[in-house]
Order: sequence, then structure tokens, then C-alpha cells
Amino acid sequence: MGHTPSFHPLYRQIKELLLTALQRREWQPGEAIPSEQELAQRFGVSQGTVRKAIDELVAENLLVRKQGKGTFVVSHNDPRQFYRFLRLRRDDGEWIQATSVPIDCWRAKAGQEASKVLQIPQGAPVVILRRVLRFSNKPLVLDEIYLPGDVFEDFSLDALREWRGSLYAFFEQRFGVRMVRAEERLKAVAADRIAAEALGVTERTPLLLVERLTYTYHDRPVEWRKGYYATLEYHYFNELT
Amino acid sequence: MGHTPSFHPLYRQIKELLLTALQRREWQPGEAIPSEQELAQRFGVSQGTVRKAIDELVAENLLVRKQGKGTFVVSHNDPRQFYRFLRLRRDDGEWIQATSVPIDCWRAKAGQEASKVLQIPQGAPVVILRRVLRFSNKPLVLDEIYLPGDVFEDFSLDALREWRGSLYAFFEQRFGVRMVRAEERLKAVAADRIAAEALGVTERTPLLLVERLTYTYHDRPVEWRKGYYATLEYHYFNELT
DNA sequence: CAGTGGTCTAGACCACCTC
DNA sequence: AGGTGGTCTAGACCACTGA
Repeated sequence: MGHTPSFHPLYRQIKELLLTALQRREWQPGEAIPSEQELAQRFGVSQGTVRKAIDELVAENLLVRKQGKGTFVVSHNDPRQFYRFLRLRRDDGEWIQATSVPIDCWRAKAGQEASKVLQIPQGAPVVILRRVLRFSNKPLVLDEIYLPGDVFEDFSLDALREWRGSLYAFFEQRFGVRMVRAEERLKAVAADRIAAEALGVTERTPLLLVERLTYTYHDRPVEWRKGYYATLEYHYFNELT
Repeated sequence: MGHTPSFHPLYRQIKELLLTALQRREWQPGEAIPSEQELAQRFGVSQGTVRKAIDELVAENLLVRKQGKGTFVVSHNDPRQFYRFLRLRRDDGEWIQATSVPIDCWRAKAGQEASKVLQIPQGAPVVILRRVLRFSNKPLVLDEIYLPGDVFEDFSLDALREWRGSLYAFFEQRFGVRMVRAEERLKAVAADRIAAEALGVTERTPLLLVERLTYTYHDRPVEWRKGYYATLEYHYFNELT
């Protein structure tokens, strides 16, 4: 009868152990985790099995291997990871450093849509943050960001203004929340007055609307944002496999 | 001294052998390749080494494993692969089958841009194809597709009109060209008269412009297309990892 | 049942980094 | 020199498929 075989290979159980250890921050972002040999001993399995578990975590961008040095917890504070999820590129392919400029921030209660996507009760506290991303000093992205209030308690615009680096690096450092993966939904829309002003374009200019839902460990959604991208000399880059 | 160590592990050499075998169509799309044991014997390596080579080809979507049955060459003619590279989804998440409707097709000489992206000489023959994608009978995507003329010789609109299935399935079946990966560049633009008419929207409606460069084996570009997507009730879906 | 991919082990050795 | 990840092997056994 249609029962689920529920066969769980050993390396997946090891992976789950590593995942929960990461989740409770047994090793800090940027730090090395124990060596494969050491983990194999700790869990009572062979090194090859630990290796296969780590393989999957590396494929999911939670860990990075460095030959001869060790395996490290990925951190958004690593300069190479600063804008890891930002797919905006110049049309000529040149790389431009982005700068985040906070605009305003307030607290509110979750409406129907926010409560649904963030999987929190309606009326639960949310933090709403608006900011602009500048590329070579041109404002190109206007973001409106919704955060669950209980995870981001006493979020302060002042602390953010002093921050050098990406927003996710800030979240990781200050709130211990590591963004692990995200889903984006893109549409073309006409700029309203607010977006037009923030981005220095005329009203009704076509903008790329990028709706992003970001997850931390174990598929828990912890950020929802709407981004309005001005794509005159820039584009959103994507690879399909 | 900055010399390249150029250490090539055995399994990568095996992978390369498999790749060239795939490229010269030693095994047809949809067919099984020899078993891991058999390949190990043929190449004189252990099964684990063959396995690791296949692992990478599976990760690149060139092969699929089916436990107990074998390892198969991925085919765009597999119904589950029909619109593998199409990221358009309904806003409510429901799955809608797309239908391709060819409009017109003509031959031309490669201009500066086409020659650059397709890596062919300027003036080399290209086939230009325009078609519309319909979702539940609504035209939602207008595609203008550039193909290198030497690869797609005697491309005929008549044969395409009779075809049931995706364009890439057609290319694979008729021309032996398998699309392996693609890069997309997205912008928001205003609909011109032609796009507006084809998609049944008013002129200057914001559209998603999706420029796609598609590659076959060994990173050889074989298709360039510009797609205009009407994203009123639909969106382009993307996962970031 | 035989044949396939999938897992797990133990051990040897290689490439790379740091001291 | 010693530690780390990376490769390769050989063999045993498990899970799944289809005749």
C-alpha cells in the first residue's frame, strides 16, 4: 500500500546535524568549521560520508571550502558576498559598486499580504524600511522592505546609517539572521510619482519591479521586499541551466 | 612565478570524454548511456571516478539519473522539459501550458550586434524568426529569434508550423542542436507599436524585455533572442541561491 | 532474479596552505 | 613537517526497476 519508504541516507542526517549547528550559530559566519576528520569522529561515520553532507551545504552556498585551509561558514560580511543577491549589471558588463542609502523606516502591523508571505499572524509587528541603491552615485533601485518585527527587534535607522556594507551583512551582524536563499518575481511596471522622484526619472517610465522573498535556514521567510529598478543603462542578469 | 599549475583530476578528463561523446551524439537524447560499471571498464578507471564525472553532468542538466534504470541523455522532447528555460508564471502560481505560434521567418546577414553575440563573422547568414507564445490563448510573449544560418540550414516555417512541442525540442529533433544553458538580460521597456499589436496591449505599456543568449555544448552560442513579455497577470520567476 | 544507480567504508595518496 | 581539503580505489551492501 502506498506507504512512504522514508529512506534517509546517513549523509543527509549528518547534513541535518550540521544545519542545526549552523542555525544555532555554533560556528560564527566567516569562521572555519571542524575538519572533516574531526566531524567524522564526532558523528561516528567515515570521512567520505561527512564529505558528502558538506558537499550539499557547499552547493547551497552555506559553506565554502578552501583547499589546505578548511571549510568556512559563508558570511555576507565577506566583501565578495556583499551584494550576492543583487543581479543588476551595467549593460557594458562593467562592475560597479553599489551603495545603500536608507530613506526612512517605521513600524506597522502586518496586513494580509505581508502576513501571508512572511508566515506571521495578521496584525503582528513588522518593520518597514525604504532605501535607495546608488551605482556610481546614480539612484537606480528603490526598495521597500518588510521585516518581521520579532526577529528584527529595536531596528534602528541610526545604526544602519553608520553601517558600511550591504544590508544583509548588517542583518547578519546585528540580528544574527543569515539570508540563505531567495525567490524573485519580476514585472514591468510604470513608475508612480514616488518611485519617479526617488530614481530621478519621469513618471510612467517603465521600471523593473522585483519582488523578493528571502529565507533563512530551514526555509523560514524573514524578509519581503519590493524593488523598483531603473533599467536604462543597466539590466537584471540571470543564468538558466 | 605566476605559472598555472593546470592540475586536471581524472574525473574531469572522464567528464570531457563524456561531453564530446554527447556532442557527437554517440547516444541520442532520451536514450540511456552505458552503465557506470561499463564506462569504468571502458575508460580504465574505478566506478567512483565515472560517478563523479556523471555527477557534474547531472548538475549541469545534461544527464538525468533514474535509480534502477540507468542514466539518460536529457532531451527537450521530454514533456517535463518542454519549456525548461521559460520563467513566466501566473501571479496566482497556477501552471498554464504555453503554445508557440510562429509569425514569420526570413534570412538576413548578421549585423554588428548579432555577429558579436553569436560569435560569427559580420555578414554571415542568419535566420530570423518571430513567434508569439500564448498562455490560455492570450498572447503574452513576442519573440524575435536570431539563429546562425549554417547551423540551421534550410530552416522552414512550414515544418515548424506542423510541430507540436517547444522550439528547442524542434531544434533538437530537426537540427541536432541541444540547448544546454542560457544567459538572460532583463529590462523594462515601453511597448512599441509592433509589440503592442502582437500582444494586444496599448502602445507604451511597460513590457519586460528578456534578451537571451543560448549555448550548446562547450559554450558555443547558437541562439540569440529578444522577448517582449506582457506581465500584467504574469511574472518572471527566479530563484537566488 | 539480475542489473542499475545510491550509499558507506577504509585506506592511500595528491595538492595546497601555514608555520 | 603537519594539517587541511581533494582525488582515487576496491569492495560491500542497499534501494529501485523490470522481466
